[in-house]
Amino acid sequence: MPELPEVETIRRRLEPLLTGRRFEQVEINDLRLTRPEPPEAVAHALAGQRVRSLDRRGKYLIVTFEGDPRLLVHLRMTGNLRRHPARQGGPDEDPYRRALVRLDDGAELVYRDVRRFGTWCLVSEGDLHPYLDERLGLEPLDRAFTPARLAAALAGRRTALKAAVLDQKVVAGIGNIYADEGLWWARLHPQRPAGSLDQDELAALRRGLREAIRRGIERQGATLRDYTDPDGGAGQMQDEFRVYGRDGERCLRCRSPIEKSRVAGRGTWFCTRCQT
DNA sequence: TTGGCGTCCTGGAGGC
DNA sequence: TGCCTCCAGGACGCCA
Repeated sequence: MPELPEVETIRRRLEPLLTGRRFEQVEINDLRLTRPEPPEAVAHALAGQRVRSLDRRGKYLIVTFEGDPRLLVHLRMTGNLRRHPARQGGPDEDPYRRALVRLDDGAELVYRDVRRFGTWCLVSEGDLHPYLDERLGLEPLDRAFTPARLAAALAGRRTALKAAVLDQKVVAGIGNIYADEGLWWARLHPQRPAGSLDQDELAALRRGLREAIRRGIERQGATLRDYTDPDGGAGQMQDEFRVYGRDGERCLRCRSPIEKSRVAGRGTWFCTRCQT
């Protein structure tokens, strides 16, 4: 499940490989990928474009070209981007390949997505920031992500804290794994009403989320099933989990049992003692 | 306005 | 062995 650390890892790997390269040919094989735009229209708009930069906002990858529009890629559950050197021919048998970009250096950028939740969206330069700002809150590693801004985003909310943390308008890029990990670092229970945190707890939540995200980026993401980096390598974060997926094991901080429950429709792991 | 739930989507695990 | 059911979860739409 690509969250901020996984998307950032992909961005860092692909940026030097894509910057300055031209999209020679674009094939899109999945009608869902570009909805509501037809795949042919998106492929046509991308063909011939030269990449100026590759950025990230939340879980979106943003491909900026020398011309309009920009390409927003969201990997959702199982989307993945791999770069392959020039092939020597022969058919690609991967049934989950949803799109393919041939670059002007002969390499291929392959988009693979088993569950087909991922999206490719074209946005003009002028519409980019309104589009993203409508959907996303602050970046957790941004300086502007302060306890005061977090307090404002959570004020009056009675929903479970974890549900609020998963809300991309509260903080961008957090998914199920880093929500659980961040709440563990913050020593906060996932079922706490989101608007009930005092100043110290808000500061702890900010620190906890940043800690979880920083560790995720340092370890190049978590590979549970589908995620790999653009070279096909696995992330290491799954070896560092404090709570996610560890039900029945002991908390690494207080030795109490880790429990699993369901919050906001998501599997949720937490320490029964030190998260309050 | 807020929050809960269903939907999309497919592979894998587990039960019978 | 084969079939069926459930689970995983990001974003969005719908409804109360």
